[in-house]
Amino acid sequence: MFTLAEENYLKAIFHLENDYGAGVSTNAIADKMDTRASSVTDMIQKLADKKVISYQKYKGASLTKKGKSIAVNIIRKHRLWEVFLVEKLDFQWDEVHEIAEQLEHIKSDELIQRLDLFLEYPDFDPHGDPIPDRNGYIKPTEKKLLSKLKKNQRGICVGVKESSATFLQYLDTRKIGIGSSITVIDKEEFDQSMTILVSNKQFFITKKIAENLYLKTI
Amino acid sequence: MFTLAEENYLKAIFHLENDYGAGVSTNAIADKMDTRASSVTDMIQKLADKKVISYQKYKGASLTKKGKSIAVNIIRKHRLWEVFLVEKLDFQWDEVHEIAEQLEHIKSDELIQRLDLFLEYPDFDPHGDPIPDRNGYIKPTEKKLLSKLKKNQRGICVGVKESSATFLQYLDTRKIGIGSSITVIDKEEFDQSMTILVSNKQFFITKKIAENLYLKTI
DNA sequence: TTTATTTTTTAGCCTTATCTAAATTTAAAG
DNA sequence: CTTTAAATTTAGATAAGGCTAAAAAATAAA
Repeated sequence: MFTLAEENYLKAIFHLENDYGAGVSTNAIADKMDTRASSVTDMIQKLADKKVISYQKYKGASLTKKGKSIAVNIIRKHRLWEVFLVEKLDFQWDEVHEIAEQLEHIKSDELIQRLDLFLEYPDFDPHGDPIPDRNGYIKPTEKKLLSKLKKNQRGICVGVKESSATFLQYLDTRKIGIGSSITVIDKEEFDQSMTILVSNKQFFITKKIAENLYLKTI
Repeated sequence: MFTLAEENYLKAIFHLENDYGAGVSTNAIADKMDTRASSVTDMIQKLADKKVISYQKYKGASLTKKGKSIAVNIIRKHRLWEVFLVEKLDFQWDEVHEIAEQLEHIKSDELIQRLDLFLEYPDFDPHGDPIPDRNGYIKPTEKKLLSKLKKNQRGICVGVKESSATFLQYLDTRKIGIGSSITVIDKEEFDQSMTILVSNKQFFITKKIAENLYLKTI
């Protein structure tokens, strides 16, 4: 059995490996978890002892098969609870992350199986992230960052990369959400800012925004 | 903010005060929490510092107003989650306690308010225990232990005192549940055992069973 | 290829929540 | 009213998870 802290480390390492490739640095973990490098060193040694990561001093950490399976299960729980909060309890998509961070650590396989059934086996969470199935399988989805699109290209928003409340609220005020059709009207070479069209309105967005919106191009 | 351990102590003290009157002993707490008296002494000193219990050395502990309010809120959460598990996720009444023990510590007032609404403001949990309202008010219910009834008296089962899986499964096999009509056919002076009638079947039950079933007499 | 800088690890300390063993206080019994 | 027993508290340890400061290793720069 794994502690809360251990579970959170595994989750962080999983996300970091996903985003930046295998072998994550001590500092990257410390950064993500808002803790100190020395604390990370301690914990990854413990996790290596438990065979959930492979780790050599000074060489960074990688999840083992077992570690990845634990991490994916936590992510599955997190995303299922988010669906529950939005679909059943009528929370907004920017309000659910913190609560799901707590709920994801509840230990009961039966609970999650029944919750999954109750929610009718959803494929995506409210932010467009795929929900791993019971075996940890994550259906691959072809999605592209808005920032990769060129002038005049078009797509449907299928997810957000960052899901902080501030970013999601920014999107809300512009009526951008999962399912929105987005067209790149213009793109500035200099700073990668864009003018986009969303439901007949034009918006100016910075590079940072474009790098946090996932589209499915049409 | 209170830690998991602190919350569990407050809950235990609340239940003990409820069952045996104000001022609970160190040993009683240790017993209930399956820990050592010395650990209890440490913790109740911490809780006293935080003004959630009043405590004098060697004299036992009592919840303050603040401590009681925290305890009742945890119990409210526990019972609401139990209703959710049984009503929405189709768990059996003997399967929900352990999961609710975890869920009761999730911190979000908004969550509980919305859960309460989603469940349509239930008054009782699956074991017949009353659910405190948002202000901590517990509706007083007139219920009586089956063991207090005399020969030929009758009542409707409205709750169970103990809610361990083994006891609940014992009741299940005899088709005794919330709502069951129970009549005392005979009562043995010597050992307080009883013969009872439940849906046209007679059962022999020990004192211990009778002391864990709450009835509303008619 | 040395030197400087950054990254990572080690060493030592703190807090929370436990424990055992010993000491102390209260309650019970003779 | 002592003595014994039971209950409670104190003292000292331990394990988890975190921190700071210093040491060591790896990387980058000169």
